[in-house]
Amino acid sequence: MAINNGRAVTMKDVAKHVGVSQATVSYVLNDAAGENIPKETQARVWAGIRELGYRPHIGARQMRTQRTNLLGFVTDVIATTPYAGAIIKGAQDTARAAGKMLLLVSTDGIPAEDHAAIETLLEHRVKGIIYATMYHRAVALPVNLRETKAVLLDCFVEDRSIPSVTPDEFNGGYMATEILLRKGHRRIGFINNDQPVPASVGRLEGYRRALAAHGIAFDPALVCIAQSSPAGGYDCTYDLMRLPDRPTALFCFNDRMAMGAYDALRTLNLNIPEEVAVIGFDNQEIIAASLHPGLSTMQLPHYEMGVWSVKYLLGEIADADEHQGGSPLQKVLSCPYVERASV
Amino acid sequence: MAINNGRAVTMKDVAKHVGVSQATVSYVLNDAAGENIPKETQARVWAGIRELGYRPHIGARQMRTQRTNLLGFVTDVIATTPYAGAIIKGAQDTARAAGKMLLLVSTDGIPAEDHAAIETLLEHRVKGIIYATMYHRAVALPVNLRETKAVLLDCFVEDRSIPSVTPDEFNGGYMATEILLRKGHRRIGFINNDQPVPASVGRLEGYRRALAAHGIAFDPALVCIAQSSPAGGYDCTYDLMRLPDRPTALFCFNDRMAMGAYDALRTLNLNIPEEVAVIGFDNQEIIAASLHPGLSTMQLPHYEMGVWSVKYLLGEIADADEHQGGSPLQKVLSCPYVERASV
DNA sequence: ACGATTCACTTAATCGTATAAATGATTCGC
DNA sequence: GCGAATCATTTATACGATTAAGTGAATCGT
Repeated sequence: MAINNGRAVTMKDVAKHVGVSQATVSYVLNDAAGENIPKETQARVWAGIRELGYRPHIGARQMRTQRTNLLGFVTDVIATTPYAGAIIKGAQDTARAAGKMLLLVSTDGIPAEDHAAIETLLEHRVKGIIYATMYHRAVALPVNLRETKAVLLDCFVEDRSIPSVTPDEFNGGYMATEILLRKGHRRIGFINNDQPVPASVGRLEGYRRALAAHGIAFDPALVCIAQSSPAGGYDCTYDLMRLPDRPTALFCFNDRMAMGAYDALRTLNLNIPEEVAVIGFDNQEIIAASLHPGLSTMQLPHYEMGVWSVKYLLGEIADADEHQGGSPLQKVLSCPYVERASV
Repeated sequence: MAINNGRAVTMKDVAKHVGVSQATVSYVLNDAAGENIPKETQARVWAGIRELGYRPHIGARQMRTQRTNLLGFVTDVIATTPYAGAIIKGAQDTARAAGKMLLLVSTDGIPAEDHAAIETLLEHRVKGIIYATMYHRAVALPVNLRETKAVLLDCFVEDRSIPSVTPDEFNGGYMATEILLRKGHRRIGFINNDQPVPASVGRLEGYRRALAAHGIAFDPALVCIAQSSPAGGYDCTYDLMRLPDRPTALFCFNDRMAMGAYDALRTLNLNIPEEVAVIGFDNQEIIAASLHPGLSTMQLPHYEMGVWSVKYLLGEIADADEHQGGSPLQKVLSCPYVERASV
């Protein structure tokens, strides 16, 4: 900031320089509704502001007005996944559009760190806190999170006592399966994650319901579960393809498993999508767009969850719409289909 | 925060509750060196603090002390790359260890947004600003960045008038080549990016010098340049492998190109690493660890750059060490080798 | 022409904290 | 036993802004 012999320029400096009171400067700066400052005085003040290089002191303003433009963002998400970026971007863009700033803390998911991080944010008197996790799951709530407006992102508490925003796993699974069904596939393999997380449970349920809706019996032999990695996808694909009546399409829990599926199919000399269609989940650009042929996949609404969570904290979400009796809003965002060339 | 009929609890509330003056509470809280408050009074005050659920108001403190614990982090990096995470994590961890907080803004690299973002940070009286880009390059400096302590991360200004921290591209290229040379390879292909960025220029130079150091003549035919993508890597590999005296090892500009190289080598039925060794650059986990065999690669020091930049802003870097006459410190961090199975 | 408005400001209080200076009560030195 | 030093604490101010309330001069209505 512009410096006046060592100190930052304040309103008082501007006032003295222009020859008005400090209050007048404030009124001009805030375009004082109610007060009427003649254009000429306004111009003089603005000139002074420019000449001295005055810049408002947001901290002082916040102290006086007792409101803050800070939002806290706590996450265990940052390091490990490429998803973090989209979430933060969504939150950041939305915050900035509303003149708010994001105060970021990452905690590696250690409860003591969570608590300390939230404590720090509370000491900063943030307007609200977004608590984000790196994959969709239930969390144990840091107790002090209740002391301010909070929203859980990509996670939830079992008792639903705090609002949350998460991906619609069920619908994602349903849609993915439906897309394959619409292409005429009747035997669709589902390569699922072996962890009992909302994503695997929800997507499986979506898969079953979609089959049912098309009058196809659920065949447990077509569901393979493995570690959520390229290796797991490889193994499952290999197994499924050796079935007497092998599937003509694969729905993979995520793009990493789909990556393994690609490997296996190539080894087995099966063409994608002619002989076997593949659909993934997550839309991890770096994988999905790099594979040959491009992987069609369901996209997780990371950016949208970031947007939604900030809007919620800023009170821009009309609670009434979706509020289901009593407990706070548990918003679910759908996973759009990203078409490439694999189905 | 704990609320006292609508307002947050202040020191004054605690003071009244305990029956001392507000100053005493402050002295106890700050463990007043110099002032001697008897243990018993201290205990009473602490009890009051706990009972009322008092929490310091950092904004007020900062206003009084004229110092802030906020660091600004401006970046165009967030959305598009998975690197952002590591950088932010490094910065965040270091900041938190020093009791500082990160104020995050992303700008999509639009100059007007950059300027506005920095302006906002200055209004928050941040201690300093980190300006990060998503890939190593020269930037046009937002003018207002000069008004506070600033450090450029993964970028620099041509005139070197602002301190910066960037990866050591030259050394990375040198080391990668050296590793292949040490394994006995004499004909090493270099698949380079077609953009004239510091990474491609620096790594090529490292490649040449390493060859020279081992007495091997530089053969332009072994350098293929293409778009930095799996497709580019595929094409280059295909071409290089049809050379009369084909290379026995490939140094790829990055892991995405290496991904394409894997594809091409598989198509050509050439085994990695037996028939052709491959070394990448960037250590993009999601690619490098997923390929078969695992891709050996040079890691970009994203986390370390995040750490370094915060330490620098906090004045924890001994300038003298590396300062080369006159211009601000331009720190270069080396790219360690991550060994997997491809060389 | 004179009280009431309106205009164009200024004065002063306040937000929550840190800290220098002041203060009244003990204790100390001799 | 008396001034000085120490102890334990309080009083008061400042940080940089917002904003309610006050003020003197000009303008208005009748």
